[in-house]
Amino acid sequence: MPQKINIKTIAALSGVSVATVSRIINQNGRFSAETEARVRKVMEDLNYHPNTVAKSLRQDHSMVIGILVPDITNTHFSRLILEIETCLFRFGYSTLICNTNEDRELEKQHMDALISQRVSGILCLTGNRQTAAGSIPVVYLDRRPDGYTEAEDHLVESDNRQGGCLQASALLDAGCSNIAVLYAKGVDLNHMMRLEGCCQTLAMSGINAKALSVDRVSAPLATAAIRELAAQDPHIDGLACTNDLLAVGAFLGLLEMGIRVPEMLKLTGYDDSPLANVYNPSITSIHQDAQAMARSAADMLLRMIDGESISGKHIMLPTRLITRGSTK
Amino acid sequence: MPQKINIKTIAALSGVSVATVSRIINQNGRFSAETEARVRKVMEDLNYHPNTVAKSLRQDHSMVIGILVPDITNTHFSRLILEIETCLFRFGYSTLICNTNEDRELEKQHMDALISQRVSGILCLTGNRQTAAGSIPVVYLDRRPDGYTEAEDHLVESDNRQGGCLQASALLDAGCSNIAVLYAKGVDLNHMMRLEGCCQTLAMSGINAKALSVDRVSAPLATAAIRELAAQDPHIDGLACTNDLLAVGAFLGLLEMGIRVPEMLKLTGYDDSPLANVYNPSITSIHQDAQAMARSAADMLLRMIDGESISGKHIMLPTRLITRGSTK
DNA sequence: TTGAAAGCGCTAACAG
DNA sequence: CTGTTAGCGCTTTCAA
Repeated sequence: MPQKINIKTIAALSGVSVATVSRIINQNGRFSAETEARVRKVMEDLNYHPNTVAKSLRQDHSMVIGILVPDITNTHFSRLILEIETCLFRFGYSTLICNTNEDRELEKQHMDALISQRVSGILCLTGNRQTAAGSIPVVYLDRRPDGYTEAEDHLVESDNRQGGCLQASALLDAGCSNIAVLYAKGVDLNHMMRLEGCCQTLAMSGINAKALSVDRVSAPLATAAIRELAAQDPHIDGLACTNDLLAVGAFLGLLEMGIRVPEMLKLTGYDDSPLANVYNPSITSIHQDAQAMARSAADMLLRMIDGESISGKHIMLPTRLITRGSTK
Repeated sequence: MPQKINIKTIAALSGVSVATVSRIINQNGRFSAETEARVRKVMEDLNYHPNTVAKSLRQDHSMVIGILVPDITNTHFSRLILEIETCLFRFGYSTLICNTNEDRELEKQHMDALISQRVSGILCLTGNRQTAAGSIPVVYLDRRPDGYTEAEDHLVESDNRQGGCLQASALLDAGCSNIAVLYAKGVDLNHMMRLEGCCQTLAMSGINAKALSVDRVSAPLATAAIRELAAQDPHIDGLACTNDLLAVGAFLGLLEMGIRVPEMLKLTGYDDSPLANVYNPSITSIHQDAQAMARSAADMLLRMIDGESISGKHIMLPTRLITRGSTK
């Protein structure tokens, strides 16, 4: 197209100075209504879009926030991100997405890029601390970073231990007494917390749960694990899984072995993912309030950006039991 | 923290001019190895991160691309986005994510924001054309924009019609002769193309398929639809669904009515989503090569940004049948 | 209520 | 091989 159209063009065509145009765009300073109308008309006619990169440079803040996330393909994360993005956009912020694929090196590269772009803040869902952030506000979300301290870090998470308790209670209430817990080992701390919460609650009822682990979050692995378990202990009547995908894998294994759910064994999952609602029977699961988590995190970050001092640096949100067919 | 650290600081501390520092950062121009080493050392020590917003302003291109997407929570989209983001990051581009929630007004706002940020290019997955883009390169992906023309628009899509054919063939090969197709109406064109392809192929075998529609992509709606269908036509022995979630809903309905899959009825889905692989029987589905789609689109966009003239503005990628238990 | 002008951090002529 | 310097488009004092 022909020529650059910028604030100077607008100013010239409206017969005012660039300062006035700037004031009108940002609605600060004073200007007469008629001036404003004239300038707006010109902007409209030329389809003018103020250059935010110049603005960012001048003001030294970019109205962009970066999100570091292991894998956007995971429903739990994408729910969080959807809500964050929606929430921030209302305040004029845009969202830069960075998939780290659980790879620290890649994560470092992304972090460097975010710093170079002078993002206003960073939301980190990876569970890895990245020192380099300098003075950019960081809120950790969903996963506790390594070396976390209450005093230094800003963290929003859901109460995984309590979620585990809920699973235990659900199984107990359904009359189970011979209970196993299937969890993913070495993936992220959240699974361990769920396991812990569940086992603790069971212990309080005098039940010594069998802990059963898989190395990755994978349905086939869960199926295999459950096969083995059933072979060596056929009296299991309750199974808590630290994740819906594991629950699904377990469910298929049980089906295959003729162990009927919920008649012979009660089953619970975790995450309340779409998966849980799509079986017959549907799977009782723990719902994390992704919306509340995302909003709290976005809100906290925004306040940090505004330079407020944050009193509650650590927010831990309760989970909810969604009772479905698998524990009826 | 104390003072701003910028290219001038680095220059001063290394005893060279800003121009030299700039040259070293961008690896153009010439400079001696020892100068480079000295400057790099200083940058390292100060943990310097070049300010890309200044660079963008100066060079008038931002190394950021924007993605407009209806809903990142949808697996099909998040797969696409993961791949796009990964691919673009290798070329130094960052990815701005914009969820439009199928809302044209919101989409317009996002588009305006993207223009203001002077993104280098836009990837649009919403199926809506947004005129305002000005001279920013746009590639449409996955959904054909309204008013699409081969001559003007850049589009990467998968061959939905061919995918529909594949579904039909799978059912025919499995010996079905009384076939219905369940599709979502008024959602996006892709569902209609799948329906069309499927029906055409069936027609060529002399089979007049029953088309069955739901108003939204929803498992419960699919369940309800299938109940009705089975009531009025109990001889159906094959069912193609234009989406895995619909297939899942249908499956549950069939189960409930005692219609066994695949013994009494063969079932196919579309998308090869995680859902398809998690039932017993697992569900035969159509796989769209999200990776290839994303790469083609990213590549095309990059070439447009580089000012190349694109010969193949329209890429249509074939789909693949994934045969599973539901058609055995 | 408005304008003039400095400067945000960087790149890219141009000059040496 | 290196330095000087004019802007990129905008905001924001300071003056009028």
